[in-house]
Amino acid sequence: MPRQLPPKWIIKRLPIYLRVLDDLKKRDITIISSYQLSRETGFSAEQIRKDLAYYGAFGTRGVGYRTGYLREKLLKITGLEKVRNAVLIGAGHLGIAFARYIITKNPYIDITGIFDNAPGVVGQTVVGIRIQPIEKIKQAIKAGDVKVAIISVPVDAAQGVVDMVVEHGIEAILNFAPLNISVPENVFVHNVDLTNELQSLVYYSTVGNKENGDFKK
Amino acid sequence: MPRQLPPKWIIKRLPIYLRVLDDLKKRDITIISSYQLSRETGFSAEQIRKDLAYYGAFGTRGVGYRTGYLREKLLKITGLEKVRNAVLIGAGHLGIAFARYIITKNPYIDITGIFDNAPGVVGQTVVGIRIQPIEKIKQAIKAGDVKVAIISVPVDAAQGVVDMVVEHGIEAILNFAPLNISVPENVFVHNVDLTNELQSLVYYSTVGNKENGDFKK
DNA sequence: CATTGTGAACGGATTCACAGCC
DNA sequence: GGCTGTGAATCCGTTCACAATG
Repeated sequence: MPRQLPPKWIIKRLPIYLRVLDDLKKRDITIISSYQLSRETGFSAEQIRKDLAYYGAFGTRGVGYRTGYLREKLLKITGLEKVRNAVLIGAGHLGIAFARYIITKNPYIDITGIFDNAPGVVGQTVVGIRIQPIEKIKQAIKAGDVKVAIISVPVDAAQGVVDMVVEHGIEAILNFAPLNISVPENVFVHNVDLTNELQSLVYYSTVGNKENGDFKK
Repeated sequence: MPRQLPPKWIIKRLPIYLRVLDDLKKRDITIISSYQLSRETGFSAEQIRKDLAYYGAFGTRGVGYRTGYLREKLLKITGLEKVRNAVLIGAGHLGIAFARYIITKNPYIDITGIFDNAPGVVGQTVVGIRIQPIEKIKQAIKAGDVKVAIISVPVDAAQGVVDMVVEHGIEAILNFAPLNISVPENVFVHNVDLTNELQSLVYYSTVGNKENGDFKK
């Protein structure tokens, strides 16, 4: 169990372990060593052991980790034993594609509401979810006990939308709008800036960095 | 000028400085201090100064940074003075949305080819670009002097596609497929794992981390 | 005198090396 | 013997504090 402060970097890796374990489950593999996990994830074996050991001694010395047991532990740690609800605000191309992606590929998170204000968009249906006007968001958050919001509105609208959802009880935000949004202390924001990801790449391709520069390594 | 090894973390921030400078240019602001940049970006002023100073002394003590000059320097450092070409492989919903996003929002990168193998998809047009069969990719890379590829194909196809584009001279890859792809030493891979981003968020919302946990801070 | 540029201190994540255990 | 768990050592990015300077 986490003692005081949760170490940020581990948390970025936990869902990756979880995905590998889901895959191993399908392949009926019941035992895995940190070295094999290393190959699957690209993280070092030592790091994987440190990560897991932080939350408890889940492995067996000389043997490895039982995949089923480890998976259950990770589900509990990440808070994904129960499917979690999320709402998405901004049903542009990017927002809709993301919603579709999550709904079809992610068994742990359910997008229970999609919201937008554009008249042509409201009322349309994406993978079975009807796009609603933004005014409806308050009741959707309450009804679904939603703590997570995905923001994919244009830059100018982002801060306003964030203020609104925070007021209605959202605790964590995935933000696709390329700006530094401000939130209260207790709200967690993670920015995904797709333009930047691509521009950083150009640096590596032109400067021709000859080390292996993968951020994961 | 970079001496030996390029420090990874700076490079993730450079494009953000660039965007702010683009914005300042539109607003006809010609001088900016590290403290103002701090407000715009969310990074600390010291960190911004360190980042910029790594590449040279671009500012004026007691005054600040001339936005036009700094922007030019950053364009040169990031390799974005000239528009760079990129190809996208995998024209599913996510790939198409990303292509559209980059083409409409990003003045520095041009997506010059979109490739897929699905019969129903090939031949369609996205924002003026016709989707071509994957076999055509070799000549597209040569013709456009393309160094950057975006991979948005299903997991099972990803490694094969990566091997192919690397063989044709691609040096940097933005990978949306959720797996640890392997590449030669001199190729840079950056993984964008949208499922993980969302799952990490759930951890913060359920555990209720009360610190400010934004990765940017 | 406001602001940059930077060496030094700090902190936290990763790696090393090995003890502990099946 | 092989693999986990972990304290110690290391590495690296960030913050601090202040000297340099237009």
